[in-house]
Amino acid sequence: MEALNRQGLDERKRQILRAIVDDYIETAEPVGSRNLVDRHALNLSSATVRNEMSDLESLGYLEQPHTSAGRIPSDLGYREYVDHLMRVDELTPEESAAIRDRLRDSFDEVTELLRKASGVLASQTGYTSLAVTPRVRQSHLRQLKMLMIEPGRALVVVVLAAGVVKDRLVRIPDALDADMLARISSAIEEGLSGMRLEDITLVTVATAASRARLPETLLNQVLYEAYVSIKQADNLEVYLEGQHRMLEYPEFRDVDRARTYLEAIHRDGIIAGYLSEDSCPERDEEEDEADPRFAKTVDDQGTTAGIRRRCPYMIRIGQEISLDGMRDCSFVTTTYKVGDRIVGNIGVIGPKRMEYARVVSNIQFVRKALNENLRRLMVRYGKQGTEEDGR
Amino acid sequence: MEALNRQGLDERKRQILRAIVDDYIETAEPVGSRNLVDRHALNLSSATVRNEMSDLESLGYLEQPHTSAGRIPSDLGYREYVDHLMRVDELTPEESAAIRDRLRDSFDEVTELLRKASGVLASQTGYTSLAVTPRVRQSHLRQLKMLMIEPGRALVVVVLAAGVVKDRLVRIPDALDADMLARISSAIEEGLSGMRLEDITLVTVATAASRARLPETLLNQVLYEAYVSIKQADNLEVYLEGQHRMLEYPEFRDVDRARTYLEAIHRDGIIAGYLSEDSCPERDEEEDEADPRFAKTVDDQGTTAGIRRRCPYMIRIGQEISLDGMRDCSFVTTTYKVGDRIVGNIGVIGPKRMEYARVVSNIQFVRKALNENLRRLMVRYGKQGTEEDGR
DNA sequence: CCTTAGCACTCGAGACAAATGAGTGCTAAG
DNA sequence: CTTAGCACTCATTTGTCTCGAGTGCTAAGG
Repeated sequence: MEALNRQGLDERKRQILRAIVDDYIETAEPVGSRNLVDRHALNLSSATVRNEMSDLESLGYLEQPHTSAGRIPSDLGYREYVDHLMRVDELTPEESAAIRDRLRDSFDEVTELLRKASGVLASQTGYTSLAVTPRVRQSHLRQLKMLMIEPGRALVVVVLAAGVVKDRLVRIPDALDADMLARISSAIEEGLSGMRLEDITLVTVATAASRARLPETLLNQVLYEAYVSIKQADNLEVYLEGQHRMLEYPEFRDVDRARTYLEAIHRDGIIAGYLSEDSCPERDEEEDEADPRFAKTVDDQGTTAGIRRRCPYMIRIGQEISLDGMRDCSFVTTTYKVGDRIVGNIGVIGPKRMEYARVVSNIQFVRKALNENLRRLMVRYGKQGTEEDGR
Repeated sequence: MEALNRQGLDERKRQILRAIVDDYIETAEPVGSRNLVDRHALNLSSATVRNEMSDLESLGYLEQPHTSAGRIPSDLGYREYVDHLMRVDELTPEESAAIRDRLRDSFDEVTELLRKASGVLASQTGYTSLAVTPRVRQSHLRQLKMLMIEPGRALVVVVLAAGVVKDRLVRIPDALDADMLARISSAIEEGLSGMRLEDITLVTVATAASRARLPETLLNQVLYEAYVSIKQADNLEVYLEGQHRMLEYPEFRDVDRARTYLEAIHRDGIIAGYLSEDSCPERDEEEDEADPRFAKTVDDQGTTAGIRRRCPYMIRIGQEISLDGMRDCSFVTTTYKVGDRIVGNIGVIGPKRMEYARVVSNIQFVRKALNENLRRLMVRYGKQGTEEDGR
């Protein structure tokens, strides 16, 4: 009983654990043995289930809020559940059609598409969703234009491989006219085009700019602003949707908890940083995308056989999230691709007791739809983007 | 007693009402007669105060949650308080310096400045704050540039009088090259430059574009996108800050109320629309700005004299806000100016029981600092902006 | 006539105890 | 190994009681 057999639980324990997590996700109440046998057609007595539950508890999968209450899943229990037990169904045709519809709309901007994707996820799942703009550090600079707005002010437009565009208003010396500005920007562009963003330094920009053959006094401020604009292209933005939905769930009946959660979510840039630091599965997309559908739903028997599927999403549960104030939450995240090496994250934040299966199926579908749309954007308008981007 | 004398309350009633609102703002507890005389040095017995309170109640300024509880201010009571009773102090030099500091930072963009202003307001007051991007409908188009990003995609940059810049990625026909695009955009710019945004229609754009002398098939999509971009320049954005702070106040201990509030705040565009539809004081800014300080704090005697000061801020209390879910809140809003006729709003949302005086002094100062900064932006870089903008 | 002391009354909040019931662990029999 | 049975635990609910802040009213006093 204390054996903690690493190779996993026997079938009955698995069944019971699944049933418990399912119930708890649904009711948010500690689940007791009697109720469990009633609700699920387990051919067992409550006493037997009690014994099994006791085992599961000493194995670390369950917890008891107090004696004489039912059990609730521990983080480990959820982990087992999402890794091996839950049943992920495909979306119904109606659901997927609805999502496709909402995403298909007008958009020519990655950000617009991301906003929508986030909105879809939030309304589909009923939890908080987020989308992080792509990380472009590894991407190549394709264009850098500077547009005179009025004397002393210019718009710097940074175009990256894969058609990502960022811009920024900057101050420039008053003495600079449109022509000089154009000379500078094309000098910089020529010098830097094709370089990775992360390899561009103030020095490289300065070197490039010097070809413009203009007095340093004029040049310096401009090239500095250009440099900053390039660097800022990699600033991450987060689109949050449906934050207030969390307040509907009983775990947030406590206002303090709700506040902690909201504060955590808004703590500047923390979430973006956290999500981007370990961006889950690297090289399975091809296969994932090739599949007509993500047909890797786990079925009852399948799981027993112990097949280890690589999953295109990542789930972090409770303690696994090392952010203050999010210890009662879970993240389900995945990546999307713009072009070849530019990736970003989308995800759902919910209570630990979230409906993982539904979230996973939705997020996988949104990921797919998003990638499709982004690819379409590329193929139509950015062909040289993907080529140029060193494979 | 039932006389409801329109001309206002006698001095003692005013004093008592002020004391009650002050106390209630501080404690969030219904205030009783005895406590009131204790806390404020009223030279009255509690019985007298009780009588006065009873009067104030029948006049509609106070409410009783239930018999045997103290009184709380009604919406009318708050109204009287903010209009005639509260004492607005100037900020301490330290506070104003701190605000100036936080706003002075780097910025060349209106939006950046607005974000910061909103952040300052939130952290200074402890409530939720918001900033709405300026309404530019009445503003004049100064430039319209189209920048080729890659075949089939372009960036449309719209520059308005007063140096407001908006841009947008659009699709264009693949066949269009950079040169043609430049011709189109300069044709449109020439044709529309100087027009008010609100006067620009698809027809005027088309007429302007036709001067480019390019085949219609190429032209049409581009001019349509140009048109949309121009129209979208007037889309309002809202920057919210400190939403979660509201959850600290006892009126939002109830999660449902908190949720309603959060939902209301995020309901798309509602707040922006609401704020912008009646943008308070129109023509007193000159004077306000001229004053060394907003020295119009209401002092005890002054108010009795019934001077009607025009106030550069607007307060909406409870029921006066016609937005679902905001009935327990108050808005304190004001306008800022970019150039001559471009205005936007900033404001604070708090519980009805908010510290109006502190909020007002902060918001006035932020407004002033914001206007200064924006003016500086204008004067330095956008001189022709204010000239061109028809006075 | 206004103010104030006094008093009876109201009513929510908090404390406490008892009842309820869902759930457990253990044991002994099948 | 399973299961019926039983004693036990403990959070939650319900009811009762008290406490106290607050009110309105009345009658006496300046």
